Amino acid sequence: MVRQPSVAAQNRPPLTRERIIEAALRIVDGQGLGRLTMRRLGDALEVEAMAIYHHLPRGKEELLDGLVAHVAVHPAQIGRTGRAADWRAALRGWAGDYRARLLEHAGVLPLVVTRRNPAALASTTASLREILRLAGLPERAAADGAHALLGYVIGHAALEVRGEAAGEEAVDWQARFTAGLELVLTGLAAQNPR
Amino acid sequence: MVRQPSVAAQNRPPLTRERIIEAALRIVDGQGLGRLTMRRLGDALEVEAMAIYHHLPRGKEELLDGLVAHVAVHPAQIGRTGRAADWRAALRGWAGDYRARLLEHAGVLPLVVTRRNPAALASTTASLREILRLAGLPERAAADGAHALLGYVIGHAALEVRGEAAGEEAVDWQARFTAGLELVLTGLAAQNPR
DNA sequence: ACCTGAACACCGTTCAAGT
DNA sequence: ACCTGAACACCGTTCAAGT
Repeated sequence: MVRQPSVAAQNRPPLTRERIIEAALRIVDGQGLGRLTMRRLGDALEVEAMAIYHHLPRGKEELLDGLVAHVAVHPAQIGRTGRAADWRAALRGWAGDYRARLLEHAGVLPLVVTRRNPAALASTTASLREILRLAGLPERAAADGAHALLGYVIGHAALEVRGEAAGEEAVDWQARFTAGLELVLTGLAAQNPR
Repeated sequence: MVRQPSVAAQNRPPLTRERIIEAALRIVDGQGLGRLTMRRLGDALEVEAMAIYHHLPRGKEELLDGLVAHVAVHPAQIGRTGRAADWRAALRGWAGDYRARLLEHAGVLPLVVTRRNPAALASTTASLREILRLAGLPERAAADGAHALLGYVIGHAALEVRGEAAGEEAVDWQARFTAGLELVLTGLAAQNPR
């Protein structure tokens, strides 16, 4: 497959950090994380692999960090209703969206779980904590609860992707996810003084 | 570093599947998953990398499956007390052990989350379901609850490894883990007819 | 500034060969 | 049966060179 460098270079959009990360996500979603290589990514962008390093100086590490940020940064909408009393509805909405996002990009789940990109989940966690605080939970309980929620959603998504069902027949994962979420919400409500 | 093949071959223990996986786990725990290569693993076992394939015909895939099984297979002790009423204590004990195991071998967490080795978590999930069933929960609630527990523990362990704390000062992860677990247990108790 | 081409030090895996 | 050595088709990344 031969490309004419000078001519083709005019016809394609300029290489940007964003275009690179989107193309990488497309490869991961379609072929799996194991097939994401700098050379293949270059092919997808109609560019030599080495051109990528000009936009992501830290190379593949920075690329993977970008994928995690693109998928895992998704704060809960605090003021969607404006009423703190709707905290359960807000959390249900966020959890459903977050789960869908993780399942849609299941290939990056192992990266979300790894140490990379420590700041990626921070904004999400902070938004959950704030919702619980506004709902009336003490500071400490709100912080603990935010992690319980995020941990549950990520962990359950991981089990879903694996199709881990311990010899059960057909499993309604959506219903199972919701049932587990309600367990956590029930526990949180029991801590709520209001 | 030169070895005398015939002599050294006599002095070292025979290569077995188990010895290979234990050596691999040592590398992952000490240096990280990224540094686990067949060649380095061979070095650690004082053997050429290619010798490993004789014991693990599916190669590195089989090696990683073995690591997951070694870490993630840890069923809850159902009959530790013999009394179903102690279901909460049994689950607390299991969760604490499982968390410790995952944190001890944090390098394999991304593998646990990946699709590999679908049977690895089955026995663990089944034991949790059985405890909840014996505690008096309906079949469906027991199955959902087992996944909620496993999902929470795995997800929270992943957050702990990342040290994900959204700009908080010092975090007592052990206490936070326990607090989140109690949320789930409270939710489960609310479903219990007894 | 942005991209290329060649090169380097690694990978996992095969395969024929040794004992 | 168990292990080795050489070889193959890949990797990520560097670096000097082009435009």
